[in-house]
Amino acid sequence: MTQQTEPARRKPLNRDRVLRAAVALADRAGIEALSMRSLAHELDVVPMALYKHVANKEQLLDGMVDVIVGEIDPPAGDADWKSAIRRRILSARRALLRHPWASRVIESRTSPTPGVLDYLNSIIGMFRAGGLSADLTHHAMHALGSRVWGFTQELFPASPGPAPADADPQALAALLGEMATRYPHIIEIVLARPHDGESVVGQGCDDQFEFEFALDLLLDGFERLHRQGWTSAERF
Amino acid sequence: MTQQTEPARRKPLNRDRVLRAAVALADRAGIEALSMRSLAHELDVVPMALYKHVANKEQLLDGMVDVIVGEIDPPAGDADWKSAIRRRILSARRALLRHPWASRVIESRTSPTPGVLDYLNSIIGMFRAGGLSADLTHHAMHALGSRVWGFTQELFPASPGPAPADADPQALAALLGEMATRYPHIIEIVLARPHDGESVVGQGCDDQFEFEFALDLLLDGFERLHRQGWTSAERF
DNA sequence: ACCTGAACACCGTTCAAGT
DNA sequence: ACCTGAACACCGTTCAAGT
Repeated sequence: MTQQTEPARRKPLNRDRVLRAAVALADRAGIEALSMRSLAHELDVVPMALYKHVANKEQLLDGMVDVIVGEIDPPAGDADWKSAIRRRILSARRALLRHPWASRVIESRTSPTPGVLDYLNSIIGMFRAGGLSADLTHHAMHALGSRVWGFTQELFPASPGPAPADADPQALAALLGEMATRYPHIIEIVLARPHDGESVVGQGCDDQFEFEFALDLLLDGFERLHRQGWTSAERF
Repeated sequence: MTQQTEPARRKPLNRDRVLRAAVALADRAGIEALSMRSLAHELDVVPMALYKHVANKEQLLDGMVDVIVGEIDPPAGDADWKSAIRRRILSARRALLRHPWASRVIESRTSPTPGVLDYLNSIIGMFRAGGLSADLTHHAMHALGSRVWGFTQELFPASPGPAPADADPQALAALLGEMATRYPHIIEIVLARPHDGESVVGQGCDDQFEFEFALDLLLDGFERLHRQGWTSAERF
């Protein structure tokens, strides 16, 4: 406890400060700008100093995931399991959206951290508390996949066109015309957005709507199977 | 046509040969072993020679994705849209499973290649031919997400334990005991596999079953909404 | 005993020198 | 005009030398 004999050059580094700085750096400069060297520079230490607190870069990324998972709200006291799980997953989604790099880092992890296991254990417990069998819950978790984290792989990351920032409206219209002849079905459904039908190009989809659409479709499906007393012994 | 004046030191390099060699190298040595340098070494050329055929490494990876997408079977002549789409997606899954690195590379692409657009256009066309509205098809494609490629992000990549290759059975049992007290719900559903209930640790799940479970749940959901005349103007 | 600068073994890509 | 070796600006991590 009386350890202030050390000359206080810098704030003493610890694992938590390293992880928080890494999250902040990734938030600000992007995950591709996060390197052991750039993080060390950020913390005003020599790169090797980081290796006192994380074994290697993989463990640094693991720790960053746990920081984000810690931001997910605990379960609220909903009456039914479906809305409780729905609410929790949407909370995870908000946490993920605050850190645009997080979904890609979660995808890249090869073994789960304690924080990840705690979250998954808790979600599974919510299904079981709702009365779903361990069997059905097992398959439900697989079906949700990365959706338990509040994200899914987007097919069209930003825009369907090859040159999204191209400012020339005439070239853009020509491009759309080419696309329409070669990929008529894609163009049709991209434009099939009744709510904001004014713009020529669909300027991206309502990601939140799409996420909830698929989530509700799955949750409703689980509920239906549960009511039917489904087991994996028989295919439905 | 009379161009054999060139002394034939090596087979002439072209884009197709570069892409095929890259796919073969990734299949054999893993995607992390694929670098512009290692690929050049494989083809007995100097690294810079590759830049004649691909602009950079990103474009190389794009080309590799197109090679794999080209392996997906064309649509079979199924009577109903649901089984036609199901069959096609399961064909995509087989192509992906032949190249374990492919799903991660597809995830990492930032803009779609022509081959990718052709495939997506074709799947969308199958929904439309089945009578689904452009609106519902739009949301269906989002809900499928990366599942149109035949893969989904697995929550437990290999095994739930931190030391999968640990041979000591006593230590493994102790680890399982620790896990069971800390993550009781996870352990319960991991063990809830009626078909191969003999093994103590569930030795991984039946990925094919899980994939088809979720795929069918989604396709059945789309069919139900279609029959109800659902539109995104109203929430279901 | 502890800390850390230099070094190692890589990357993708640029560029100028050589033929 | 074409090809390519060396170089540049990075990585994550090791390791031995210095205090």
